[in-house]
Amino acid sequence: MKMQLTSPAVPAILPVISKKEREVFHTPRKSTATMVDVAKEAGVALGTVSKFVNGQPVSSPYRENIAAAIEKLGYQINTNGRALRSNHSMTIAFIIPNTINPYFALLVHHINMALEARNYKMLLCFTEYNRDRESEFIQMAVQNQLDGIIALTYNPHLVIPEGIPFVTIDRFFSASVPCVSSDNFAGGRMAALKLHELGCRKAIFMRTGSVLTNEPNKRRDGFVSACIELSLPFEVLAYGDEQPYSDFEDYLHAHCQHGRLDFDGIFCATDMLAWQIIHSLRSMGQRVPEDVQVIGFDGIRMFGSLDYFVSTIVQPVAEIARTCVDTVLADAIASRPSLICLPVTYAPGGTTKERMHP
Amino acid sequence: MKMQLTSPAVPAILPVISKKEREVFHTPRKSTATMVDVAKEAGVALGTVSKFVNGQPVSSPYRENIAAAIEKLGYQINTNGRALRSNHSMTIAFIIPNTINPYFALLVHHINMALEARNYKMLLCFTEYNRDRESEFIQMAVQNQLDGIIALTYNPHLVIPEGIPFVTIDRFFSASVPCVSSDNFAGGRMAALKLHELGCRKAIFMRTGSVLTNEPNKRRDGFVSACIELSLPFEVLAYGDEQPYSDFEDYLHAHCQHGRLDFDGIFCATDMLAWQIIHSLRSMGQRVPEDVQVIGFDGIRMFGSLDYFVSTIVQPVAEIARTCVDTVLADAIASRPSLICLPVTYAPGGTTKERMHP
DNA sequence: GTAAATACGTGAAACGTTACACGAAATTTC
DNA sequence: GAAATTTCGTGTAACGTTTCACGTATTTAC
Repeated sequence: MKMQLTSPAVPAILPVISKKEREVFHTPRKSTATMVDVAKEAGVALGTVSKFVNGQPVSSPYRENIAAAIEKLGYQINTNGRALRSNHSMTIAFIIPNTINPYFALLVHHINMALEARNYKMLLCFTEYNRDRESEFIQMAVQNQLDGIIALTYNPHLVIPEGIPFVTIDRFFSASVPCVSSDNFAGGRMAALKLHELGCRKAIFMRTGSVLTNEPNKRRDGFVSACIELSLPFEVLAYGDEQPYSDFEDYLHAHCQHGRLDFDGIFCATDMLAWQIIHSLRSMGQRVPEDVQVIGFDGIRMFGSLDYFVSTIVQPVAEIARTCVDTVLADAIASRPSLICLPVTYAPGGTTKERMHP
Repeated sequence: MKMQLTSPAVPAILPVISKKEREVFHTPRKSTATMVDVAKEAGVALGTVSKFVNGQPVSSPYRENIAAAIEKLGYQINTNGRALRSNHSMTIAFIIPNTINPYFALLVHHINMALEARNYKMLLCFTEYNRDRESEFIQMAVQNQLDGIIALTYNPHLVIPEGIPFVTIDRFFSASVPCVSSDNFAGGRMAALKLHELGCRKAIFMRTGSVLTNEPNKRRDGFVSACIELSLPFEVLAYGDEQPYSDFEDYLHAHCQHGRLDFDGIFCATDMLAWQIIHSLRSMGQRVPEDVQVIGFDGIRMFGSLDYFVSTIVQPVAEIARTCVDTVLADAIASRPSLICLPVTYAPGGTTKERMHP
C-alpha cells in the first residue's frame, strides 16, 4: 500500500533570493526622533540631553522638559551611533563548541542572562570543536571592537588575543588569563563521601569523552583521594573517544556473578553517562539505588522529567556564568585572581513520584 | 567523619565591581586604520575605498593600490560606523523560550549557522515562556534597528510589530506573518504507516506538554487519519502540563495482562517522551522493539549516545532554520507564501552495537 | 562681603562609514 | 567622426551619538 505522506498544505521550497530582491529589505526604517529633536523640543542643548540619557545630573527646569520631550517624541537611543562614538559595542563574544550538549546549553543560557542583567548583548560563536573556527571568531571579536570574549575552548595551544578582555571556562592557560571553573576535585571527593555515607563497599569511577578535557580527570583524582582516605575500595574506568559505550556494558556483565555485581556504587563523570549506566543496570535486572548507588556530575536535571532523578554533583552553572561576566567586564583589574574555583553541591536522586508527592 | 570538601585552590567570590573600577575596562582600544588612512595610503578618494570594500567595481590602477594599502595598514572595517550610516545592523533577533530544551538548542544552532553564512549576527533572546519578556524583546529589536525577528512564541495573542521583518516558527498568526514549520500532520501519518509496516496490530498515541502547542495535535491528527485509512486499531492518550509522567506508567501497567501488553506500537509526540516510555517498558520486562515498537518525533539524536536509538520522525531543523533566515531577510517580497511547511523523514532505531558494527 | 570652588548647560568637534551629485574619461551608437 | 551613453573616481554631506573645553551661575569658605 502506497500512502500519501504530504499534508494538504504543500511544502514550498523557497527560491534563491536574488540580490536585487534582497535590497527591498534594506529599505530604511521609518525615521525616529533623535537627540537633536529632543533637544529642540525641550529647548536645551544636545549635550544636555546626552547627559540626561546617560544618567548624569541635570538640574530641575531642564530635567522635566527633557523627560517630557522624550516621552512626547517617543525617543529611543540609537545603539549604533552610541557604539560608533563611544567605541564600545556592549557586546561580548561567547565562544563554545555547540549548544547541543546540555551543559553547554545551560552555560549559554546563564551567560546570556548575566550579560542581559548588565545591559550587554551576547554574540554566540559555535566552533564545532574546530580550532580554526575558534581563532577566526577571536579575530572577528577583536576587529569588531567587541567588549570582551568568554571562551570554552578545546585548543590547548590557543593564542590568547591582546587588548581585549578574555576569560576562559574550565581551561587554564596561564596566570594572565582568568579561568573560571567549578571545583571538580572537591566534587569527586564529595561523590566518594556520599557513596561511603550511603553504605557502599566498593565503588567504580567511569568517564567517557575526549581526554583533552581534564575536568573528568580532576573529578577522578578527587574521588580517588577520598576513597583512599575513607578506606573505600575502588576501581577506575576511563574510556576515550574511540571506545563505544558498550565497553561499559561489557564491564558490567563481566562483573556480574549469579545476578549480583561485585560493587555497589558508581561515580560517573557526567549525568549523561550516569543515566546511561542506570539504564543498563536496570536492563540487567539490577535495582537503582537499592542494589547499586549511582552518582553523576553536572547537575543537568534535564533528565528530571524521566521517572528517576540521578543523584548528582551539581555544578553552579549560574554562578560560573555570572563570574565569567563579572570577570570579563572587569578584566583590567590586576588584583583579580586568575583561577576562580567555585564550590559544587550534592543533589540526591529519587523517583518522580517521590518528587510529586514528597 | 568530617571531610574536607574544598580543593586546595580556595574558591574566591568576586567582590562587587565599583563603577570606577569598571571604567578601566572602557579604555579605548588601540586605534586601527580607517578608510581615510587607506585612501591616503592608496592615493585615492575615500568614496573609492568604500566602493572597493563593498564589492563595487573599481578599475585597475586603483584596485591594486587600495588592496595593497589595506594589506599594509591591516585595515578592518568598523561595524559600528557602517551600521550607523547604513542603518542596518546585520543582526537578527531570535526569540525563543530557552536553550535547555534540545529541540530549541538545535534550532538556535542552525539559525545561527544560517545567519553566519549570510554574514548576519544573531541576538539571542530567552523568554522563559514569559509573555512580557517576549514583548519587551520585540520592542527592543525594533528600537535597536535590528534587521529582523525570528520568534518561537507561546503567546497566541502576540502583537506582531510593524516595520520590521518578522517570521515565526511553528506558530501561525495570519497570512501576513510568515510561519515556518515542519509537516507535523504528514509526520503523524508517517508514524502510523511505519508502525503498520512493522506489523503492529494496535497502536497508541501519547503526548505531554502544554496544550498551547498544537504541533503535537497535528501529529496526532495525522496519526489518527492514517490509522483509520490503514484499518489499524488505535488509542489516543493526551496529558497536559499538570499531569505527571507517572500517569503514563499507570496506563502501561493497567494494560499489561500476564506480562503482555494489549498493544504493540506507540507513537510518542516527542523523542524525549519516547525515550522515557522505552525506559518504563523495559523496566516492566517488555522488549523494545521486539514486543513493542516505539516511534518518537523530532529527530533529536542526542540520546544517540545511549545504548538504543529511538525510531523517530525527523524534523528538518537545518532546513527550517535556513528557511526562517531566507524568509526574514526577504520579508518585503510579497509573493512569498506565508505558511511554509517542510517535509519530515523517518529514521529507524537500533542499538549502539548495530551502529558501531553494522 | 569677597574670593575661591563647585555645578552644570552650551556648542562644536569628532567617531568611521555610506550615499549622492558631479564631472571627466571611456565607450558605444548611427 | 560627432553625439549620446555609460563608467567610475571625487569630494562633501550626512548618520546619531559622546566628549570636552568653555563660560556662566550658584554655592561654599573665611
